[in-house]
Amino acid sequence: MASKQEGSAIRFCRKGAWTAEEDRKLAEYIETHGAKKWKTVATKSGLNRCGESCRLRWLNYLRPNIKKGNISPDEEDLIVRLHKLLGNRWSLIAGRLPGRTDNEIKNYWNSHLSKKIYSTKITDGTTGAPAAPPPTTMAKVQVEVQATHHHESQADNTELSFGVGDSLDDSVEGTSAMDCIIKFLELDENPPPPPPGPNH
DNA sequence: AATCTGCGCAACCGCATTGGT
DNA sequence: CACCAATGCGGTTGCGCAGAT
Repeated sequence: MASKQEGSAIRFCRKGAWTAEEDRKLAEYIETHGAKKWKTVATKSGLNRCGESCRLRWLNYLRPNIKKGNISPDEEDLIVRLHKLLGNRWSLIAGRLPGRTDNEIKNYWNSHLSKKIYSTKITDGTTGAPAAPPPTTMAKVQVEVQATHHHESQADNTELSFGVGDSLDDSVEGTSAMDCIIKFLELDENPPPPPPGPNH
C-alpha cells in the first residue's frame, strides 16, 4: 500500500503554487524529522511533490528567520559589492545576508539592481562586459577572489569567510560577521598596494 | 470603466557537484 | 576506481497585481 503511494508520489509530482495545507504539512514534517533527505520528505510527508520542490519551498518561504521584502540600502549595497566580487553566486551572496534567500536576491538583482548597474555604467561610460563574468565552479570563484585581491593570505581568509555551509540563522550570523564582510568589501574598493610576490 | 503594459514573486527545469556503494 | 543517486545552484518562465493610458 504505502509503497504504491510512494511510487505514485515520485512519478506524479504535483506542480504549481503551494497551498496553505501543503505548507503546513511540509513545515510539520520538517519540524519533526528535520530538513534532510528531501526525497523522503516528499514521500513521507504525504505531499505529492518532488523533493526538490519541497526543498525550494522550505528554503525560500517556510524556513524560520526569513526576511521578506524591504531590502535596505545597506543590504542593496552589500549585494552589489558581493556580486561584483562573486558574480552570479547567489547562494554565496545570500549566505552573507542573514534571513535572505538566494532566490530573493536573484530576483531582486534581476528586477532592480541589474538595471541600476547598467544605467550607472552607461552614465560612467563603462559599457560592455558585465560586472563579473560568472565562474562555473567554486574553484573558479576562489581563483577569481584571489585575482581580485592580488593577495594570497587575504584570499584565504576570504575563502573562509564565504563558507558555503553558513546558515541564514541570525543567531549565527552576528554583526561581527557582517562587519567582517563590510571590511572585506572596503578592501575591495580601496585595495592595499599589492606586495611584490609571485602574483602578477 | 476597461484594457494594456510593466514589475515582482514564486516555482520549475536542467546541469554540476558531492557522497555513498 | 567507477558508477549511481541525491542534493544544491543558477537560469528561465509563468502568474498575479498595480499603475498608466
